Parts: sequence; structure tokens; C-alpha cells
Amino acid sequence: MSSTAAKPAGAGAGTKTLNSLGRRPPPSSVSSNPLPPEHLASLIDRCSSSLRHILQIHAVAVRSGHHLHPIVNLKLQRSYSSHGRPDLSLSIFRFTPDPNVFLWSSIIHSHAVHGLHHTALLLFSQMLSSPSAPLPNAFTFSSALKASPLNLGRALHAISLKRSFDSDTYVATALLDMYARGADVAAARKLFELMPTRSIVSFTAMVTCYAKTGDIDLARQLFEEMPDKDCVCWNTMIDGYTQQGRPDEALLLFRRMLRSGMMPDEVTVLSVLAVAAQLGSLEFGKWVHSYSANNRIPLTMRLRTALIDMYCKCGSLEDARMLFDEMPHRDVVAWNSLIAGHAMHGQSRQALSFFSEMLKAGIQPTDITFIGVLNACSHGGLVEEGKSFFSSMEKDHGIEPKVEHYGCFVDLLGRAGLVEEAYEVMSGIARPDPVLWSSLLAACSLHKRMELGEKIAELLITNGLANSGTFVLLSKMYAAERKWEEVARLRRKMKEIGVEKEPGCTSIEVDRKVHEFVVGDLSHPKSKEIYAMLEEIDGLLEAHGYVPQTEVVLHDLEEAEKRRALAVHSERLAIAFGLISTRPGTTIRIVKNLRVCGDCHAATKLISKITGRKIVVRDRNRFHHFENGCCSCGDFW
DNA sequence: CTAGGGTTAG
Repeated sequence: MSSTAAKPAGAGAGTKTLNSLGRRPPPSSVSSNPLPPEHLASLIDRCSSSLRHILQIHAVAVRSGHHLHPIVNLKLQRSYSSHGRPDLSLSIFRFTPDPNVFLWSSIIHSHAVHGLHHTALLLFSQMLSSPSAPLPNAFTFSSALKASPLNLGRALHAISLKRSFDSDTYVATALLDMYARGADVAAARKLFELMPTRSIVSFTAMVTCYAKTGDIDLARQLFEEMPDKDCVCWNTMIDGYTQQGRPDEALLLFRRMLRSGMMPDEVTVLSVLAVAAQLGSLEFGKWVHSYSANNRIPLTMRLRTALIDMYCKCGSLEDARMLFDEMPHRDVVAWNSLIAGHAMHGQSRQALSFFSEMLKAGIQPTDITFIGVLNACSHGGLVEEGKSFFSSMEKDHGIEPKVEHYGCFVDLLGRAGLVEEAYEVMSGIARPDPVLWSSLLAACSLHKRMELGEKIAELLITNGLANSGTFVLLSKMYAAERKWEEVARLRRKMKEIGVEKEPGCTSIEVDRKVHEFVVGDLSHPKSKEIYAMLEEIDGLLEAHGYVPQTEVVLHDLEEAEKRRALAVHSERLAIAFGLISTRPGTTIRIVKNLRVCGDCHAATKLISKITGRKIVVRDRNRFHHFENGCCSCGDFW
């Protein structure tokens, strides 16, 4: 056997490895420990779940001089990688005198799976250029492909053809995955169709490709054609719907998965929690939480963080906070969720205090952290703090503001009425995003800055960047000034270029069932009771001095008609349904797909006072907590 | 003894 373990260089190299791990160096002479390498290898297999044990076995291997035995060495390297320590894997590799093709393939793979694509490719190129290194085989190629971008991947594809690796189903699937990542659907499909044998894995890779490029229906079609389904392909399909913003279909598929007897894993739960978060469905989110606890899904960092995010987005900061406090360690992602969560609930001071706690704990913020921080400032109207955070992100933390940060910043200035200043910030950006202009337009609408608003809207419309929101905001400004002919002109224009106003829709969850309402909805089985309740509320509102803000209505109607139009907004229907179908004193939680309208905001404040109910409203932008006649947003939103 | 599909935060 040509084991390298006997080479004298090995022991010295091993000493360095251990020193770099901060462990005691081995004795200078090889110990008489009789553990044979085969025994060590099986020990590694059996202790693979504990990094501590692996480190101990590594020490024993060095003491007995077997650490460079090719199998022991490889298994140690793989163990470190599977524990998320490619750094330790690399250190083993560096101290191995003449790595064989197994170790080369494995070290490239270790970096590729951890997203360290650059290092993986660097190692691959070292392998190709080093005269003493072995020739790469199909294993090496499939690992290198995992780290390859489209252009390099095409070159590797050519070499694969030349060396007939393409008939290897693993290489073929890795190629398919490479094209899928590079969004070359045509190439991926061709590979898939020409594959001699299609495994469940290659099917899943193709389904992923369709789902990621937005063709979710084609993905579904292929999914249904799969002869066998495992947990991964269910997860792919469920998450595809989630990512495309089709939570209802994700949910239906999840239910079907459970019925079929397939056991969900952590990834399924992560995806389904995102569904709960999208729907704002606290009951369902809680059900998923207890489901995962009852079905032995390990409560990993990722799962805890996804739960925190779900609880924030479903309106329960208390549950989010409890989970956060129970975390054994908190990484930046967990902090980000907590900060963003408090920002979206308008708890700006709390969010900022979490941010400073995080810095004190020595956690480096990321670009995402600053989105939460700037959002907190924006929702709280904290202009000076916002400016100072915006400038400090690059200065103190070396994070260059992205378009999203400019979005938050422009929003912050605009909301506070500093539209000119916001305009100046925008002018300083090379390629301002239409989202930024829309945000500024919203500020102009809010602060009745007609002239600038018109200018921005024109800019958006003439550049083909306008969406329904652009027209609605502009219409709102004209309607406020009673320029009905302008409003009508806009409506014609919308028709002409085929933009449709997104219909407002509000949902409420009662007894684990989601009820949806649109404006003037009569389709609910309890419509009669709902409208009776609405009428009762209207009477009470009037008695409490409520005056409808008819200026928010975008049609030139009689005053009485405007009032009627407002009274049947989707959020009112949902609240009325909540009042008749939940116990007195309980909190009513509703979710609206658009921003809550000014009139409904005023009415909801009063309803909370009259009925003594807390009402939590999630709109497109943030949460409003109504209690005893006040809203947590302080009427600033 | 090495290889292929799904993963959280705005």
C-alpha cells in the first residue's frame, strides 16, 4: 500500500495543523497507540455529528501517525466541511504532501458547497496547472461545475464532452444546474432532454430552473410528471410558489405533501413559514411552529430566525422577542430580523436600541441591517438620526449604500416633507430606480407638492416606467385639488397604455380560515350580518364626531355617494366581520394588500375606541396598532 | 475513500 503516513514529513506537517487549531502539539516521537487507520476511519463515521469528537479523533490520528493515511485524511477533511468549517478542511489539504484525486475533488467540493466559489475555482486551476497533481475525473468536474459561472461552465462542458464525462449522470446534472444558475433555460432544457437517464435529482434541477426563471406553471407541469417524489422536490415546488408570491398554491401543495405521507424537513418548514409571513397568518404560523416542535425538526439558528421573521410579519412582536431571547447565540441575521421587525411595527426607538445593543455585542452590521435601521428612522420621522446613520454606514462600517438604502433615505426625507432635499439626493445617483421616483412621488402627494409631483409623474410616464401606483398617486393629487378633468384624463391614459389599478383587498383569519374582502364585497356567506354591523358602526362613528374624508375618493361623485364608497372599503368589511365573529375584547388582526387609506385609518382609530378592541392592521408598508382611539404610527405613515 | 436537486434577513 502506498500510504503517505509513513513519510517523515507527515508528522511535522501534522504538528503545524494542530498548532493552528490551538491544540496541544503531539509528542515528537510517534506514540505506540495501536489504533489502526481502518478503526480511525470508522470512528470518524460514527462520531460525525460532533465537531468536538472529530477534533479529538484528529488529535489521536496525529499521535498515532495515521493522519495522512489517505482514507483517514479524507474523512477528516469531509467532516470539517460538513460541520461548516471549510477553513479546517483547507488546512488539512495544505498539509497533505501529495493530495490524490479524491482529496483534490473533495477540497474543491468543500468550498463549492459553502459558496466559496472563488477559492474552489482557484484550487481547481491549481490542480490543472500543477504537474504533480493528478488528472481531474468526473467527480472533480461535478464539484468544479458547482462553483462555475455560465462562461467557465460552458468551457467545462466542452471539456466534459471531449472526455465523455457528459454521459455520467452526476456530471450531466451538475451541468444542468450550472445552466439553471446562469438562467440559460434553453441549454438546461436541452441537456435535460438529451439525458440518457433522468434521476429524481435531474428532474428537481430542471423544476428549479423553471421556477427560478419565473415559469412556475411549467415547473409544476414537470413536477407532476415526476415518477417519484422526495422531500427535496416537494420543497422546491412549494418554495417556487412562495418566491413567486403565490402563497395559496404553496399552502395547497404543502397540505398535499402531508397527505401523501411525505415527512417535511427543516427546509419545508422554512418555506412554509415564509408563506405564513406572506399571508400574515398568525394562527397558521403558530401551527407550523408547534408542528415542527412536535415532529422533531431541529430548532436550528435558521429556523429560529425564520420564526422570528414570521412572528414579526404576522404581528406578534412578543413571540418574536421571546424566541430571540431564548437563542443560545445570535448572529447578524437574527439581529437583522429583530431590528427590521420592530421598524415595520413603528417601534423605531426600540429598533435603534437593538441596533446599538448589537454593535455592543460586537456583531458587524450588514447592508440588510441598515435597511432596518433606516426604515425605523423613516417610520418614526427621525430625520436627523436617519441622516447620521446613512452617512455612517459607509464611513464607519464600510458598507456602500445600495439602491435600497437610497430608497429608504429618500422615503425618510420625503415623508418628513423635505421633498427638495430628497430630490437632490436622487439627482446625485447615477441611475435612479423607478421605485425611488415613486417613493418621492408619494411624498409629493402626501405633502401636496403638486408641481414636483407632476414633474416626476411625467418623467415616469414618458419613460414607460409608470405603474398603477404612479397614476393613483397623481390622481390623488388632482382629486385633492378637485381637478376632475385631469383625473379623467389620467384614467383614459391608464386604459390606453394598459395599466390597471391593483384592487384593494383585505383578509382576516378566523378559526384558522382566511376570509378575503374586496371593496363592496357581497360574496361572503355572512354578508348580511357584516353589513348590519357596518351600519351599526357608521352610526356610532357619526355619534363620535367622525367626518368622512371624502377627498380621498378619486371619482367626481356626489358627497353622499363618496361617503357610501368609503364605508364599504375592504378593510371596513374585514373589521366588521372580525367584530361579529370573534369574542369581545380580543384583538382583531387584518392584512391589506395596499397602503391603508387615510379615511379608513381615521375610522379604525375611532372603532378601536368605541369597541374597546385592539386592531392590528398590516398594510403593504408596515403595521398599524390601533388602541383606544390612537394608532402606533402616530398618524405618520 | 471523492460528485448531482431544495435553505433564513429588506
